[in-house]
Amino acid sequence: MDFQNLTFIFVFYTYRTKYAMTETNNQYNPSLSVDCVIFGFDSKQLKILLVERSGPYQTNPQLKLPGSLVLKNTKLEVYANQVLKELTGLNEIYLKQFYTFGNPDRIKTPEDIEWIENTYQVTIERVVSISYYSLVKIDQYNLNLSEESYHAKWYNISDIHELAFDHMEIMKKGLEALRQELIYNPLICFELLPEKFSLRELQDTYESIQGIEYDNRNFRKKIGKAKYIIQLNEKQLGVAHKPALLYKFDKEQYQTNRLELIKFFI
Amino acid sequence: MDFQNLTFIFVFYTYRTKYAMTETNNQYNPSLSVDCVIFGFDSKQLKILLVERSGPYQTNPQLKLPGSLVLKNTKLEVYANQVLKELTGLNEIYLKQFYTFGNPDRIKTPEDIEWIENTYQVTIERVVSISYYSLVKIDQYNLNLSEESYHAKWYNISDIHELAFDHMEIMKKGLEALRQELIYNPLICFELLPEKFSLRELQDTYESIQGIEYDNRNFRKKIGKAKYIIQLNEKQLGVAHKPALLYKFDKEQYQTNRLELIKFFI
DNA sequence: ACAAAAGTGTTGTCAATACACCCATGC
DNA sequence: GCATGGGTGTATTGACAACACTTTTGT
Repeated sequence: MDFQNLTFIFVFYTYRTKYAMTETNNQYNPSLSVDCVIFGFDSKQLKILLVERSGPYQTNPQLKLPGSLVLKNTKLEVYANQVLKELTGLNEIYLKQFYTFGNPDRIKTPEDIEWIENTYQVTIERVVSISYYSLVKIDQYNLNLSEESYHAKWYNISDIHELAFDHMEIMKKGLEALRQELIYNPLICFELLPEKFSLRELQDTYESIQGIEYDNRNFRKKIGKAKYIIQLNEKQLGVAHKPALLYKFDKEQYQTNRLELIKFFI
Repeated sequence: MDFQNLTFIFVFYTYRTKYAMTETNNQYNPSLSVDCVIFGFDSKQLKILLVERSGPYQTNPQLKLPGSLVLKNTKLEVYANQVLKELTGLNEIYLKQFYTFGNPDRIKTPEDIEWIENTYQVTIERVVSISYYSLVKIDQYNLNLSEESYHAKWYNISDIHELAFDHMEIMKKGLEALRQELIYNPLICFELLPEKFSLRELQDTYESIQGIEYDNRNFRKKIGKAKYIIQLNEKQLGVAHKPALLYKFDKEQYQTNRLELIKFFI
């Protein structure tokens, strides 16, 4: 392909859409976006879901957090849920607003600005990102649909060193917020685990979120005290070692014992 | 004064400014506001600083949180600091973003919409409020300047039952966030207290934020362990009872002992 | 039999709680 | 001298951290 030519097409495209925008009553608010740090856990490592930023003029396709400018007159939470629904096919996922990023220069490279303006057909000045994190059970569904349309894929947190826009900063702050919340709210572990899980998986969840290791015996002592973690009469199958007992989470117990738990896992 | 006449003037005024807005390049972003829940402590009760929403057409002057639409190309934190500077005369106040309120219908009454549009000379659709709380020492300055221009006054938290817009909700969430932070970060007490304070004042600060009472002896035992709280060779003066010893806060000690403190005051 | 992970107990230290009386000062 | 809030000690309980070996399964 002829590179001179490609450049020309690109510039033309950019100007066309900018022009179109000023004439129409665009449905996107050019100042507001919602971005989602979607955490998942595959019984080994903490992962996040990223999408590819794509377009005809892109020199470096780059990874970004799933998110979007918000439609006028749509609730932010509802919109964040839509993003999740499209990517994961799931409704009613755990969703928590953790921070809003609004520096005027957070989107500053010409490539970044053009990508947004072309994608949404708006002229932007400052885009404020209201950021949410959410928790999903990786095993519970497949990403086939969204892999086709958005190239959404899970990445190990430790492998991510660069993201488009300021999404690296957003991801880091989201992880911090998750760590903070886990201290108060053990509930969130069960959003990441399958229905039936072993205590080792639960411990791995804690460890991969907090980035530290817990003493195995002390951890189990604590779990033993939590009335909302129920032992089942089932064991792991097909493992090449002593199979672990499986447990489930009892939401009713959890609700009634909520108060005693606040100080629980520090 | 003739009420018919007043109404007419009001309507005219509203339309004029709306028209003006579409023609000019207004400096305010009509989608973004910053609101501040400014906490203060007068050695007895937790208070917040409120301003009067005023205008020529107001039937019920109402109290609101200090805040404003943000100027295009101004950092949110910088803008929140400006609001504080204008009201309190102080720079470098403790400031923390705690939540963003963005429901499309959070500003819905005609009076609310008109007040904003007239005050800032913009047409609004949805206004997202990025909300901060801040902590100031009430004794350390006077509010004379801002009392004149904004009618800013301190109100006891327990006396506030109604605020303009959705500011009651914002205030409640700000108080919750403050309570949460106090658990991790005893530092914030010292943002509310004068340089020299008694242990009773420190305990009152905790109690008025958390809304619960602490056992006086146990509280002092904890303080005794905190190396960053320094006893002075001074006593209260002019009190009609045994005068309390005064203490100060040692910021250097605090920084170095930061890690051991994370679990401190639960 | 071996590899691999599951599962189990004890001890010492320290923090959290509950609880009631004397002390120093101003008036 | 009395009213007011400041200031102190002890005993119990329970949580937390440190630490290493045996058990059960698949291959």
